[in-house]
Amino acid sequence: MAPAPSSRWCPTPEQLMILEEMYRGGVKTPSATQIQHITAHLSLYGKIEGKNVFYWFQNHKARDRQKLRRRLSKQLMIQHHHQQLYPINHHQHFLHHFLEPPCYIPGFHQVHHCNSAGFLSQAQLQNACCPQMVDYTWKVEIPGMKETEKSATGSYGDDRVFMTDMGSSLTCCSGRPLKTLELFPVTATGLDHKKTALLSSKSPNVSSPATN
Amino acid sequence: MAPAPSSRWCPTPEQLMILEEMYRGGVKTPSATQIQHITAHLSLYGKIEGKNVFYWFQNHKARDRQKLRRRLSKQLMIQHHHQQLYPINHHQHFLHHFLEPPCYIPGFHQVHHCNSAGFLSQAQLQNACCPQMVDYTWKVEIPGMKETEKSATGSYGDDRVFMTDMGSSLTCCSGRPLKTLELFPVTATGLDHKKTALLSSKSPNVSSPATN
DNA sequence: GCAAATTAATGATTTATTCAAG
DNA sequence: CTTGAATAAATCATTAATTTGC
Repeated sequence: MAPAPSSRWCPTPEQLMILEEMYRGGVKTPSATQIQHITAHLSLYGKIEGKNVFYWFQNHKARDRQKLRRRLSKQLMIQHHHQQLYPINHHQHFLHHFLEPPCYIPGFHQVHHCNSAGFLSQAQLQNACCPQMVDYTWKVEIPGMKETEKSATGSYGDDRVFMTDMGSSLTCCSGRPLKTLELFPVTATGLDHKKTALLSSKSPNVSSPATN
Repeated sequence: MAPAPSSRWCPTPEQLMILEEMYRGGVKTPSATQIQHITAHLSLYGKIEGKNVFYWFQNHKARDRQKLRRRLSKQLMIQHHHQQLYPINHHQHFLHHFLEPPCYIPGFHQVHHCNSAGFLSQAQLQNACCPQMVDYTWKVEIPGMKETEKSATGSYGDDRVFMTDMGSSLTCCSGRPLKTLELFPVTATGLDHKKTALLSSKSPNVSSPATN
């Protein structure tokens, strides 16, 4: 019997360290090729898949932005408070776009982005640095064409290939030359993740149509 | 010489008709398996890939929601106007979540979601009906492990598999039994799309940090 | 009529948000 | 509470309609 294989990837300290190092080094949105190499490299330290790497960077970048927004928001609050005490004409209105949505309540999924002041967040920090060239590809791959059940055979379905190619200028924000990993032979890895979100907290408004 | 191969999928009338029929029939977020079948079926009427089908449903659903929001927004405006004339106590505050962001200007990409009234959109219409079970899978697949160039060989990189499985209750909003397609043998199809968006309208705020 | 110029649709990509495991 | 995973919203970019001046 399988020892309760964790339903999601759990990065080892080494893996995490390497990922963070790369992130600090300037890799924010690795290309598919880069992801391959990173995955191959990190798999030396524990089980890992391409999607884990992809998601990790995705999330890390997003949460960086979020933290930045939050910080700026706080900062602004202070300054605002300061300004209320010492009213000078407003000079940082552009910063409003960085603000945290004031009345967003995490966990209360029907109300968000609703503030009462009149200005809000959703900044466009994207492409602030490291403009990248992207390249997407899809392919369909059927192993045996006999899947009536969805029983974890692991390699049927529509495959989506992310290929975010960075240009040749990899020395963006940080001046670091951004050392690239060497090529690694990668063998296929497949896994399924199941979600049984039929009766869980999703769709909280089944019975009462007037909930939202 | 190639007849200027369109950089993006252009659905034939038949394909469009079938897709719309399925959508009306209740298919909003087809599973990977369904996408395979749909793709195979539609490829009888013209060139098509799985990603096209996936994107089509994604976009169609999103723009449906959008249209609904817009309609409700208009409606609300009228009612609001009405209420200003005949002030009754507020009963549809929940409808605020459906409102269109009042000061969103299409084409003016730096300002959005910014209204001056105090309430806004971004409704969670998902799972309002047809609660679905999802199932994601990734896999990495390297054909020959010799890709230093990204020259359109079409099947390397990280593959992401979307497998949105509908439960057994397919008779959701519309009472229609939602006839499913038969099984088709599907062979792999791959294609590359290139984007050269390095100097185009992206990153409009490189020089002036105070733009947003 | 017709082709350059605008605008509207919509295919494709990226980012923000939410869910939920640990 | 952190964070991996999943989904939807926003955005970008290209194609089709449509308009306009000739």
